[in-house]
Amino acid sequence: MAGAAAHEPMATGDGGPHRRMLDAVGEDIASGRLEPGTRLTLEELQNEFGVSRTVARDTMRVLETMNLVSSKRRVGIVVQDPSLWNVYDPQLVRWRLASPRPEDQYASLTELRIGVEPVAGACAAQRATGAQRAELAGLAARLRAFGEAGDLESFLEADIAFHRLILRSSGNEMFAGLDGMVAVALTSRTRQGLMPFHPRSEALDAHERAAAAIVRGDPQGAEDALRDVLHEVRAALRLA
Amino acid sequence: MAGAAAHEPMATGDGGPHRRMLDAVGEDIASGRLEPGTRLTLEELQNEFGVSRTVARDTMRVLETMNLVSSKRRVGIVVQDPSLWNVYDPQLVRWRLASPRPEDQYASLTELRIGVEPVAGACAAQRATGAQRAELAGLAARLRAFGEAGDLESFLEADIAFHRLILRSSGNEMFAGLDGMVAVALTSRTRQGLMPFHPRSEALDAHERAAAAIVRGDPQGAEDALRDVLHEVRAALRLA
DNA sequence: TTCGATTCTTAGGTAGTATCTTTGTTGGAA
DNA sequence: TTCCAACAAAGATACTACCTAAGAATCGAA
Repeated sequence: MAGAAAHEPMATGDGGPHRRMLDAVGEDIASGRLEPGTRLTLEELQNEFGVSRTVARDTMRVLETMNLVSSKRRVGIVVQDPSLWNVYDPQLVRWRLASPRPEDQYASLTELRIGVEPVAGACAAQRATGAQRAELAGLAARLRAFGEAGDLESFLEADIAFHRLILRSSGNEMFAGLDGMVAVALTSRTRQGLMPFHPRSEALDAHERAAAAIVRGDPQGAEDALRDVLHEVRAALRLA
Repeated sequence: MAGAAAHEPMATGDGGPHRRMLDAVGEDIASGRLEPGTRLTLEELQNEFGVSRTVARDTMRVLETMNLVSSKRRVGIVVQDPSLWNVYDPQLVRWRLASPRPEDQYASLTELRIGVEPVAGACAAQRATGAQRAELAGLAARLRAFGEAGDLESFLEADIAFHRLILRSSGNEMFAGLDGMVAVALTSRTRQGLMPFHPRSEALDAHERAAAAIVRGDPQGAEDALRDVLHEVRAALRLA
């Protein structure tokens, strides 16, 4: 890092100095530019970012709760091994997707979806409210419309809403807690052109079957249909 | 001023005042004793816990990164709605399991395992190292031995090691990141007597089939066997 | 009644200092 | 030479005091 000059002198415009520093250090660690074992000191940090000791300290405290660093007396602040990171922190996911190798994060996220979404769908089939079921059916229809029209942007938006709604309707807050990550996964897939569009009609069919199964309260049907949806995704991933 | 009546007067013995305060407030929020929308102020907190403003501040900053609270100027620190919480933070999981209703957390965690572990097993069948495969086979054997001998404590220990190893061998850091939570789920199941012991022989068989499938590199076999393992768990959960 | 300016509360941020713990070093004894 | 103890230094932890800025509430004028 190129010293104090590298980071603008704070200008509380974009979320405050705190946020700026957090993102800078977080990205450096997440991307591997700061290797595990690297030692930082508060003093370096406050000089480099031109912030006070207090700010430096509680920025590090935040990174410490994500297990990105561990801070011990006398030794300083040391960057932790990636295996210890709290990889479900949405902020860390964002940093990793902003790194030079977002593919790893994207692949992990997709495998996670393969596991989680079918089960979440089965739960949703049993627990979703009437309103949620109705909305889901509507989203499936919109997906087909946008997909066949080749309107990528709107398709993405509806796709995110569709998957997010399933997770939230599952009545399991740990599934629901993944919705933000699924959104970034879908977004990055489209943005990076990993999506082989038009969407294949098999994918549209599978989405519709999933929605129908949830609407009629059929857990097994929902699970199977969502497994099909995700297998499409997995297949697309393999090609890339 | 040395601490209000509610919380002991600090005694820097058990991990520092910081940790003590964090756990106290964290548990209060996680358990619902502090309802969403409740407003706290730094001044209250520093009085109640007998700490300085600095400590109160960066404790709150930690809770803020977990999305348990949001802090705004002039208004204070408000407890967030549970739907916003970062439910994958191990610390939050611990707080929730320490609350008066750990069942909810336990149920969510089990559903998550049902989704994740079979897929993780399939990945492990493709990616595990030789050493990992060997260790897994050994663990399956020990599981049977301890299970048939009725040695609950050793069984639990081996069971945790078994599931943890699968997650870590999957080569997916998001699966691996769940290992701590799986450990607490298994532990709390045994500790709370939710486990109908002796373990059923179907469960032991399924563990062995899973290990064998991973050893011989059979993803589908591993996935199916682990699904059986988890269905046992789900069934046991239903009874409770 | 509504809209805008004022005020006031409370978090955000800075500065400086004291304390405590770990670690590396040095010196003396076996 | 080796080993242990005392000591020095580094650096995180914690506290105090003070200033800034941003929302919310209130009050006044149109």
